[in-house]
This record gives sequence, structure tokens and C-alpha cells, in this order.
Amino acid sequence: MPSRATYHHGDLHRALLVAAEAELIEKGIEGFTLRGVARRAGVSHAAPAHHFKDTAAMLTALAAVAAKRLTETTTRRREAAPHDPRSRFLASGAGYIDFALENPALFMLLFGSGRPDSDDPELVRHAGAAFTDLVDRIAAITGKDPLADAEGRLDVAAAWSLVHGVASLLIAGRMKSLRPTTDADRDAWLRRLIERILPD
Amino acid sequence: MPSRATYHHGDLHRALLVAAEAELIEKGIEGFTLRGVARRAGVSHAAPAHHFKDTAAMLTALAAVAAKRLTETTTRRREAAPHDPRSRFLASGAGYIDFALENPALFMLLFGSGRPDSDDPELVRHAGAAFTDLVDRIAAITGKDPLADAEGRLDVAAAWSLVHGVASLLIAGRMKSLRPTTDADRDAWLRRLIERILPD
DNA sequence: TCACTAGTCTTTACGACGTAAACATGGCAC
DNA sequence: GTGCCATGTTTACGTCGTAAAGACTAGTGA
Repeated sequence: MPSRATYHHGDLHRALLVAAEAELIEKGIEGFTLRGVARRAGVSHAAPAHHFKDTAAMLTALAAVAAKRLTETTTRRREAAPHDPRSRFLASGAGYIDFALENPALFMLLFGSGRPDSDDPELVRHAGAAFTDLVDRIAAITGKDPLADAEGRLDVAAAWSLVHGVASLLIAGRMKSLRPTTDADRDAWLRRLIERILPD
Repeated sequence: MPSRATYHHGDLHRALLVAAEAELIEKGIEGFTLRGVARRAGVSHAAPAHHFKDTAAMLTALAAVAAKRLTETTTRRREAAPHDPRSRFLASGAGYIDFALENPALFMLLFGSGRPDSDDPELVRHAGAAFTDLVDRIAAITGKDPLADAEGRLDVAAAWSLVHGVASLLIAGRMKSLRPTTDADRDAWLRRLIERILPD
């Protein structure tokens, strides 16, 4: 069925991840299908088994990619921002939300579905980096380690919750009546929103 | 295959919803199966078709139940709270989070999956009631209609986002290192968290 | 009272899916 | 060169969602 110049693909592992992302974006997490991914990559439906134990493993690998990309997005935004701690915090938070809006399927895969194995080392590593980034932003503002006491942990929980909540509700389309109508106003709106949770 | 006193079930529509909730809780949104629901209700796998057009319709009906129960929970908590606006807001928010913690599968079905039809009138009605409750809590604090101006809508967006974010992240198990270890401290912790987003 | 109709449930059937096992191919280490 | 084994294919099996056709019965209208 699959027609290809060579019997062996060459880089099927990577190709499958690319195909998997396309499949996820197009079909959503519900319609995601291993056989569909294989078709997209031009191989037989059983070929992925040699690279991913099962569907969950493939989704786990994809979630790790998502976590990595999320961290890259917040980092890039932060580095482009003014260097004062508050601006950097706002930029990082806006980056989190932008990632969600630009990659809703990946974001939902990462946070909203129980499908990826959340103990996977690669996933833990990249998700941990995103968390560390958040903690660092807050540390820069308060001047102490937020994880050291209950108040600091509350700072972290509140900031993450707000940003994550905005992202989730925007993606789910539940904030249509609250957010600004034009995309141009979105960024300013997001910043004003995030400002409300800034620690002193 | 199914053995029952009478050929006709009598109240299969309701029984299917009960079975569907059990199926959702036990198998999760991923493992949710129409045939599994039918087995649970003791009918043939095709019987549900006479009561729900397809799987999505069944999940939509279940989501409407979830939305209704969410509103009931926040209402109950609010009514049990002291009558000052801030206490009532805190109680309502804590109710939202409690609902999520007590019904994680229903909460994720309602907000985190694209499976229910979000245009379903019954679902819109109950979800709208929950939203109205939130707006009313904020109106009671600020003394004006929050939806009337941009600042008020920002109040609503921020409050909803924080509460929704906490609920989502707690359910996903991503706040283990931030939340208090004992359940006894949880309520106080939640209140301190929600306080941070209270409008003036 | 008694057919008949419409609604409810079952049976059967079909294509798609995930997974496993047996088989084919060819890259690469020796 | 040769043989191993990772990589890909084929075949097979059980489960799923959905549709169509048949069995049963409650309720309606004559």
C-alpha cells in the first residue's frame, strides 16, 4: 500500500512525530488515530509500533515536544521584553497564553487530557523547565525563593492558575463575551489581566 | 444477551445517563464507550441509539448534567456563607473548585474536551447559569454591572480564570508541590488564593 | 375489544481502529 | 561477504460506532 523509493524510511521516528502533530491539529485529540498517523507518513499501519510502543507512547512523545515548545515560547518572549522583573513576568505569561492560542491542540494534549504518561522523563524534564521559568520570574520580583515558604508558593500557584485559566478558557471559546473583539487589543488585554496577579 | 423482567426497560434514558456517568468516572473520557454504557445499563449495544443520536449527544447530555451540578454546588456554598459580598464570592469560587475536585471527570468533560456540543441549548442554559452566578458575585462587590464596561469584564475574566486555572491544575495533579499537604488546610488555602483576585 | 401504529429493544452487519504475530527487506558490524 | 537484527509489511483478532432490519409491546382509535 505505501509507495516509497526505499523499503526503509530512513527517519520514520521524526516523520511520525511530524505526522502525529498534523493529525492532532486536524482531527483533534478525539479523532487522533495511530493508523491515520501512519497513512500520513506513508507507511503501513503497523510500522509505528517499532518506534512507539502504543498510541499513548506516541502522544507522550508529542506532549514532550509541546512542553519544549511552550518553554521556548515563554523564554523567547521574556528575552525580547524590557529587563525589569515585572515586564519580564508579563511577557513570559503572555507567551504562555500565546502558545496556547497558537497550538490549542498541543496545549490541550499537554494539560487537558490524561492521555500522555505524565511520568515520562522527557515530558517531566520539559514541563519542569516551564515551571522553573515561572518560579524564576516570581523570584526576580519578590527577591526571594518563592518555593521556600507558603506565601511564596501561593504567589506561584496564583500566577500559574490565572495564566493557565485564561489560556484554557480562551481556547475553549468560553471568553468570547469578555475579551476584546480585535486581535490588536489582545496583547494589552492579556497584560492587564496578568498584572492583577503580580506579587508585590 | 441482556436479561430483564420486561422487554421494555421503562426508564432507559435516565438509566443511560447514570450508567454514562459511571462509565466516564471509571474509564475516563478516553476510555468512554457507548457499548460500555449499554452493558452497564443491561441493554443491547444498539439500544442507546433510540435515546441519544450518537456518542457525542450522550456526552452532551452528560455535560449538561455536569453544568447543572456545578451551578448547584456554587449556589449551595454561597448560601451557606456569611452574607457579605466578599465571603459569598469566596464561597462560590471555592465551590467551583470543590466541584472540580469531587467530579474531575465531569469537569474535564465540561471544559477540557471538545466532545460535547457546546451549542446544545440545555448545556448553554446550565453553563450560562454558572456564568451569571459569577457575574452576580462580582456585581455585589463592585456595586455595578461588571459586563457594562471593559474594566468590569476584566474583573470577571480574571476571577473566572484564576478559579478555573486552580481547578484545572489541581485536577491534572500539577500543583502537588504548591498546595498544602493536608486536606484540612485546603479550604483556607483556596480562600487565600481566590482573595488575590478579588476586585476592590 | 381488537387491530394497528409507533416507539422501544435486539440482532445482524460493516468498516475502522489498536495491537500482536508472522513474515520480508536490507543496513551494517564483523 | 555473510549473517544478524532493526525496520517495515501483511495478516489476524477483538472491540468500537453506527446503520438497517427484525422482535416485541404500550397505547390509540375504531
